[in-house]
Amino acid sequence: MTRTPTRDLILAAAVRTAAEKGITGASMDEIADRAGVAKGSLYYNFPSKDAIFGQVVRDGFDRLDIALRQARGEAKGLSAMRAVTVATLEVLSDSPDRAKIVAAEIFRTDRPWADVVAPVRAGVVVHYREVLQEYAAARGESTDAITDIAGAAFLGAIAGAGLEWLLFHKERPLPEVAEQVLALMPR
Amino acid sequence: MTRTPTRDLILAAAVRTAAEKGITGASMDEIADRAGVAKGSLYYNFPSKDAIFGQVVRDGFDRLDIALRQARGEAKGLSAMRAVTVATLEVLSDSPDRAKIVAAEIFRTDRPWADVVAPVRAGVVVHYREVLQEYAAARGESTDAITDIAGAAFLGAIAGAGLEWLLFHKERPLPEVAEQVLALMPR
DNA sequence: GTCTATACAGTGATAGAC
DNA sequence: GTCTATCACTGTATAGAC
Repeated sequence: MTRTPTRDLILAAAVRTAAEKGITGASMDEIADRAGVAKGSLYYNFPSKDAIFGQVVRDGFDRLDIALRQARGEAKGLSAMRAVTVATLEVLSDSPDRAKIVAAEIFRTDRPWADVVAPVRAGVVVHYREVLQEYAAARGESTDAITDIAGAAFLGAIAGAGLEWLLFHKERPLPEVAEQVLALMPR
Repeated sequence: MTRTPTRDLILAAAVRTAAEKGITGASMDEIADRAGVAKGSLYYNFPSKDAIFGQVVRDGFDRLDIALRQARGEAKGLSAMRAVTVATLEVLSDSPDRAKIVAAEIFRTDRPWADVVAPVRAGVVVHYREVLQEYAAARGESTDAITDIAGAAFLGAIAGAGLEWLLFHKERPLPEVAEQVLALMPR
């Protein structure tokens, strides 16, 4: 029987609530209720609502970044494309609620935490771009034409497939979803 | 000098405001201000805030659906893949604000208008899936393996690239962005 | 058809007891 | 460290004058 720190209870409740109602729609009252603590405890553990969700979004990108680094370290070429796709889908399915929040927030530029999140987001896109470039190079093709936009397209393809999977076709196994994404890729 | 109906002024102001602050963050006060009308006029033209944004989101999918039907009518095979990609990017760049709203709302299942939007969303995904299937068939490959998840991946790829483009690399021409997406596709 | 004024519920945040 | 009680404020929506 491990005791979960209040801070983590709050973050988990915030994720669950915002997945349903969006960040602005998630009230501190409801987060406190779901966490099983009083609202005052929210403000003891975090300075503000923005601080809570800044942490949630940053955690999401951090988890993805760590998973991508590990996947890229273990494979190259086409295997790296597959490894990166699988790793991303695993992060999504580990926490679909968090994924929904990040997906909804990723293109908002006016958030208090936007300045902190933007570089992390850009760093994640670079992983996908570099994997695409390495694969193109391995096939003897030019890498010049592959920009961050292609990286964002790769990430978008995985996210689109992953969320469609988790929300509407949850019975499918993960490898099958990965194949649907990779079927789009050049070979 | 054409007179814009108040209803359209309100919808346009709602789109602009929600693109910055999200739907929940867009207040009726600010929408009225930006539309240049009184708050009471909002409630004369629409029964509620939800009704306004239900209309905004539905309009977004309708525009995309119309553009996709036209694009598919004019081209087949690889040309259809390109036509659909370009058409989607055109819809995005015609109204990036609306695109940001729809992108943020597309995976929310608790909205008042979710029941209306879900089938429209699914209908749009079918277009992408069918184009992928037709292209596979034209190359003599099996279409059985291509499901809605692949369709969602295609849409996700275009949306990811398109939003990266419009938000961070707006100087690039549209055809170049389309090529970045199509470079991911089998050939 | 659009305005002003207002009702009233819900919001993020704070203070102080335990 | 967590609680209860309460604050000032903003939100959606309504009523009625023009």
